[in-house]
Amino acid sequence: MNNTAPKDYESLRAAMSERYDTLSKRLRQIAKFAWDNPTIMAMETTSVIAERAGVQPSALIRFAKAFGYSGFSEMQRPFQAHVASRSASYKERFREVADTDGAPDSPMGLLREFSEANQQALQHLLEETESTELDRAVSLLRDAEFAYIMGQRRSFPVASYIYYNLNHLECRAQLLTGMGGMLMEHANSMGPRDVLIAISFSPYSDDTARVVAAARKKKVPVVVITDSSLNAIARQATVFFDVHDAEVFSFRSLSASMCLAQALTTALATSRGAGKGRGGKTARSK
Amino acid sequence: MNNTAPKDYESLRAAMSERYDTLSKRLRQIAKFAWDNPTIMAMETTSVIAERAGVQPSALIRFAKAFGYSGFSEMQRPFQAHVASRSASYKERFREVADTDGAPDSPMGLLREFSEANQQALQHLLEETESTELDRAVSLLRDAEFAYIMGQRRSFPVASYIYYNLNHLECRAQLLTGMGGMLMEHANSMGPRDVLIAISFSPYSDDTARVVAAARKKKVPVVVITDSSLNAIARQATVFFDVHDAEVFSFRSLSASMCLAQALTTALATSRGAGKGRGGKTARSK
DNA sequence: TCTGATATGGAATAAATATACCATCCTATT
DNA sequence: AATAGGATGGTATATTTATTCCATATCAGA
Repeated sequence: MNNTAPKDYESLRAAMSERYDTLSKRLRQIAKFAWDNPTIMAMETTSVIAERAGVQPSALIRFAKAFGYSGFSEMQRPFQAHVASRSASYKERFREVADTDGAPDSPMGLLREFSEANQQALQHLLEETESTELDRAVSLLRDAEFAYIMGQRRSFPVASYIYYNLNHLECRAQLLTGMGGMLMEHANSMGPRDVLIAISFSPYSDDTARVVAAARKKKVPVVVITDSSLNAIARQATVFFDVHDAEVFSFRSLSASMCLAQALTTALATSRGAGKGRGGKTARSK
Repeated sequence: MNNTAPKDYESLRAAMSERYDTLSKRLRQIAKFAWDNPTIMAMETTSVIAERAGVQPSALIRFAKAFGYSGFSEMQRPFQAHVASRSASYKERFREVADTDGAPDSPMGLLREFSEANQQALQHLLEETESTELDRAVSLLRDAEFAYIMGQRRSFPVASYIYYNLNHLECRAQLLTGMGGMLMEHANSMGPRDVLIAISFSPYSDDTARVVAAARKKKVPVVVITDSSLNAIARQATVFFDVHDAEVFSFRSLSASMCLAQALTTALATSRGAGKGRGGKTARSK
């Protein structure tokens, strides 16, 4: 047995999600329960947890060993540490960080600014995103034969991330980069059974606008991720997301956009998985 | 013995405070400890608590009985409930949102998972990043004549984001894409007055490893952003950042990495601004 | 200083909890 | 359909944990 047991809760969570696909039915059931109920995992005994999760106590031991722990008790420690830290007052946590860093202008100070601003942006994203829009976007993507992705300048990292994810989902996808001056030629190969994902933030790229217009002309559905509902691109969208990324000293972040991109692609994965009868939270690895 | 055992944590706390004066020396010692360490009281076993509090395990049982409980375990329950609720209260905001939308498997449910996980990852980033490493990275970047950026696959969005930011800071920067098969030719143009920023996450790209090796050979300082301190690339780094991005069911996010990238480039901007006498929080727009 | 009463430490015991084991049941492959 | 390999449930066992008990220490009052 390798000594690869995750030492802290975050690692354990990562390990659970990474290995989720390869786990057996019962072990998966436990992973799901542990994922949703860290507090119960931290506090209760094997028999209580087993009953709540609808499994045998021995399955919990098997689960712990599958993740490299010597037994259940050892696996329980990360959960306890996590719950304990969650329970610690905000003040305490703030102090931990505040101790080690300096002025607001220092690199560490900036990191804190960004970390906090991005956390807020992520929370806003969650609160302001319409569930129906997400559903519509996912079904558009699922039904599409080919996905085109367009994003320039600051939107390019988001576009390339979506491109990466879709390719790992075995979705046929193409990134419209404009490389070699073939942008519109590429764009014109879109058809009504395809879909275009366009990401555009201020200052809006003319190229992106042109590609979206071309898509509309050819009856290609367009999923738009942008930062304002008023710009020309947003008005042409089939589905559109109004994302407000954090901004610190004129530097705009991409955390919220990236998070949305991640949620969209993962939802597509589960949706397709379910459609294929693979069910549940199954998601392709890597 | 009256059945006056406090049922919830608040009542127990009130009882402890009220009876504090009348308790014996050892029991007082326990009350003090329990007052200060509800988390330990909730999670640990009698022997651990006893050791930490500097008393005998049996004294804990006596303490519990003094407050009307049938034994230690019964007294422990209010502590556990309290810690659990404290831990849950942080998540309460998400539950509010959860009311209005569907199952954990739904697109909205996934967005919530990711938003939450990414917020945690950002907090983690803030707590784990060494201020000195940030400072060193910033000064390397500031002193460099030319910045090369390398990131493949999942790291590519991060690399392109850094590339975008550096260009907007009027830093001479080049993205090593490997396009046209000229990767090593490009890499070999690096010199000791330049700097290489390499981003690499599991599964690690061979190309990135080769570029880093080439940089070391040519005495080029290397700033590495990776997800493990154990891989070959990290070991060759001049400065390295160990970033743990959120991962939900096999889908790794980039929020933390992007945030670090943002902090690095912004810190560079303010640093150069200050150096040029532009002072303070000034940062270039766009 | 003596005496009775209470508090305390530590070992012994009881209870519970975690873990190992094995027979049986799936599931995939031929 | 047969079979092998792994997964699962239930129980037996080992280990840990909570609790009791009692000898000794401490303390207050005479």
